[in-house]
Amino acid sequence: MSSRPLPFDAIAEARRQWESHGWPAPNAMAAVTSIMRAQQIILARVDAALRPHDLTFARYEALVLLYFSRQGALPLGKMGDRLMLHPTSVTNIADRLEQQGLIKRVRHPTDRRTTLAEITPEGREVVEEATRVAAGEAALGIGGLSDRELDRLTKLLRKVRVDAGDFPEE
Amino acid sequence: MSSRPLPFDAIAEARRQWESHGWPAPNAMAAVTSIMRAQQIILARVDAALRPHDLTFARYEALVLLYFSRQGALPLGKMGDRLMLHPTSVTNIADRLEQQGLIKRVRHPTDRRTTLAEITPEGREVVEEATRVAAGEAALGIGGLSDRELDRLTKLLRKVRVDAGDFPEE
DNA sequence: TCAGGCTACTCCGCCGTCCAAGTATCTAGC
DNA sequence: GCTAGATACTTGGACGGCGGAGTAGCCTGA
Repeated sequence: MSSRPLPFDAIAEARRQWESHGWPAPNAMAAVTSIMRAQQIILARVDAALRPHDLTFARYEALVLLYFSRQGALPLGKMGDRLMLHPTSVTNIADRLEQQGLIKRVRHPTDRRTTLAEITPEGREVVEEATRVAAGEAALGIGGLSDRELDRLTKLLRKVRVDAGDFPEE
Repeated sequence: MSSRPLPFDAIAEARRQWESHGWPAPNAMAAVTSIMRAQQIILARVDAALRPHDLTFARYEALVLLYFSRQGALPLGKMGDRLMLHPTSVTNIADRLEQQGLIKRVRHPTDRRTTLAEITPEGREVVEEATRVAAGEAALGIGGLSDRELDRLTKLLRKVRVDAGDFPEE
């Protein structure tokens, strides 16, 4: 990942500087930077755990979505909505997953504009195996937090998502 | 960003499915996914706010670091350590910032291996202006949280960073 | 003094993301 | 039924990030 750990908390230090310069919203700045860094850490860990299965987090997430879906298949557009991905990204991810034989593109029975992504039996196997390893061993990359803390974190971030208009409050 | 908001919380829904399949660590899974979404949301907002200044969050952060540094200059490697960036990314960011005239690459006085990035007067101006807009208006992209909540969030994520070995506990 | 290893940065290639534009298909209104 | 606009996906181009390999310069020890 990176070279050496720092002897101090770089974000706390930046917050101090920020405040002493009289810049606005130091708390928001620290929180934003923390989220960025946490995401980076977690993504790196999860991707590393998934690498033996030839998956990235994005592809794994897509695969899980299909795994959980009623028919094992979803329109690409719907996948994009669920995963909050740009249509282009969905196409890209579907390309790779199809290439790996983990999904199959299928014509929609009535609407010929839309293509369905359908998880293959091999795809199901891979999801189950990857989940055992990635989620089980690494606790999905989020080490030092208790269940209660994880919950608080999720709740706080839920507010951010609601505020961004991801989904309606309640 | 994306097409339409969902009528429900996709992460909560995924958590439910995850649990009902007996998969491990549903709380961790929900927290991880939440962090990913939140990062995506915030990055998009901040980048949008910075776009008029021709900056991305990564470049802005680098510029702020130099702004705050004692000499207004730092070795690229040190910047990577502080910002937790891959050396390649630092090179890339420095390239663009230099191209924009916001920093200048300078030879290190004694060690000819290392190059210093030095913020230019124009760079200082841009940072100040961008900060006023990005941090002031958008509260750096984190809308719906109070100062207390921001603080709790930062503290929780601090644990993640410590656990990842970013810096020593205390 | 000089050989070997370490450090600092850069180049190349891949991945995932976005934007803008293009094509095909559906649907609503006349 | 036909046209205009909406919808669904794909393509091409750009960017930021990472990993790995390469090069240049430093430094230690025999």
